[in-house]
Amino acid sequence: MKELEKSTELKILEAAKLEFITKGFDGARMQQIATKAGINKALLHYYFRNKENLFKAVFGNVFGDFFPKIMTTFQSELSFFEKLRFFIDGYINVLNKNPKLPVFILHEIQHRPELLLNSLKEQGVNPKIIAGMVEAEMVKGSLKPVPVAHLLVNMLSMCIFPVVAAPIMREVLFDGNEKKYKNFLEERKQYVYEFIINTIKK
Amino acid sequence: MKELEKSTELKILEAAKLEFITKGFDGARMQQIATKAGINKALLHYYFRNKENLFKAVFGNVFGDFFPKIMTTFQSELSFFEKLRFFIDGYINVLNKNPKLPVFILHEIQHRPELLLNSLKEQGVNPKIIAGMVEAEMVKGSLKPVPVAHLLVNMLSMCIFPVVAAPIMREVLFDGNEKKYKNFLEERKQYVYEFIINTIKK
DNA sequence: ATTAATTTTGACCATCTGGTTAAACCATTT
DNA sequence: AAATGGTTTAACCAGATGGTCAAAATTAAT
Repeated sequence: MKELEKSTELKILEAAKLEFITKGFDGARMQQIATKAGINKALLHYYFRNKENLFKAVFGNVFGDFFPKIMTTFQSELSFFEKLRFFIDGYINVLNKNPKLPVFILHEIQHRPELLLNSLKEQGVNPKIIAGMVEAEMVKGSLKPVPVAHLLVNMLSMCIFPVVAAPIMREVLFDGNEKKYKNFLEERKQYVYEFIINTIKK
Repeated sequence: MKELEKSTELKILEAAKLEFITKGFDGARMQQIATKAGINKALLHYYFRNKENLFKAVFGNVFGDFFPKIMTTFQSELSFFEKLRFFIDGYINVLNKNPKLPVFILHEIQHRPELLLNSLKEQGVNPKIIAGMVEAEMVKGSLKPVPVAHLLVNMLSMCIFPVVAAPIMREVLFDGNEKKYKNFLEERKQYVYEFIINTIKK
């Protein structure tokens, strides 16, 4: 019975995730979520009191994917440059598998800033660990000293933006050819890495 | 009379722009637009048949601001590096003045791809001019040869993303301190420039 | 000044949407 | 087998929302 319970709740969450991410909070329809989940609409309200609650549940679930868990990679025993490579590679992969997620997050945060603070607390997002590590390398002398905040932002920008703006790029740069775009994303794993390296390699 | 006519239409468009950009298509309310414009709701439908029409008018108006007109700067007589500086500086300024615009554009495009193709036709967006120019400099030998598409995307990424993700950065990087964030954006004009230069300077 | 055309309004409508309720269903316990 | 407690459903509701319409107001033409 608890199996079934969980299964229903999960079905709802999955359906809701799909609906919310593709349509946004305002565009999402409770009926549609119910239908996708294969249940009655009233059952949604039985599990999650209202739309707001359901949304928050979904948002909380997916927020973590935006700021990468891959950060744990950074605590491994690899060399700094290997870590960098792993990070870029993995992050572009994750984003590419959930291409609509970033815009969803950014859009909802822009309209309801309160979502952010809660989600940040729940996730243990702390760029300071990484920042500290990079700075350490610089002090050690193995990297050129550059402003770390900008370095990190540049790295994230170059990974995230091409996914966020995918529809535009596909069209403007590659005449709507999906394969060319995907190929471009693959190439990026290498070039973003080189780009960063260029800036910090002594 | 034509003065007044235009004035009403403009009042509507301004109000609609504000409403659509802050709330998105689905979140925007016709009544709210009418109120903001200081007119009757029925008058909206008199000027623009329906919500869809009004939206398209607004979207068409603002789309151009996302891909910079500043590109014209690139056709000036400045040196390549000066052009680069001008572009980055100007673009970050524009985005900073309309911080909600990029997410609005990206969100709507993601949900209604057909918007994109129309808007692209209306605007004369052609990165190929710039790409060609950069390539020319490389052939000439004044720049290191790097993949131009990636270079341009990197440049745009580093300018746009920090604005798009402003709420998150302000919080995560600067503990919600607006001044620090603004200052960061100012610094970027310099650092993004240096980052790019690092990659292409021989 | 009268007519004609355009612009603006208040009242109204059909539909959609989130949410509720009371009853039915079902598994477990007694 | 009867009672219990959680789960699911069909039917329904109130409010919001995009959109319409006929009449009023304003401007332009004769």
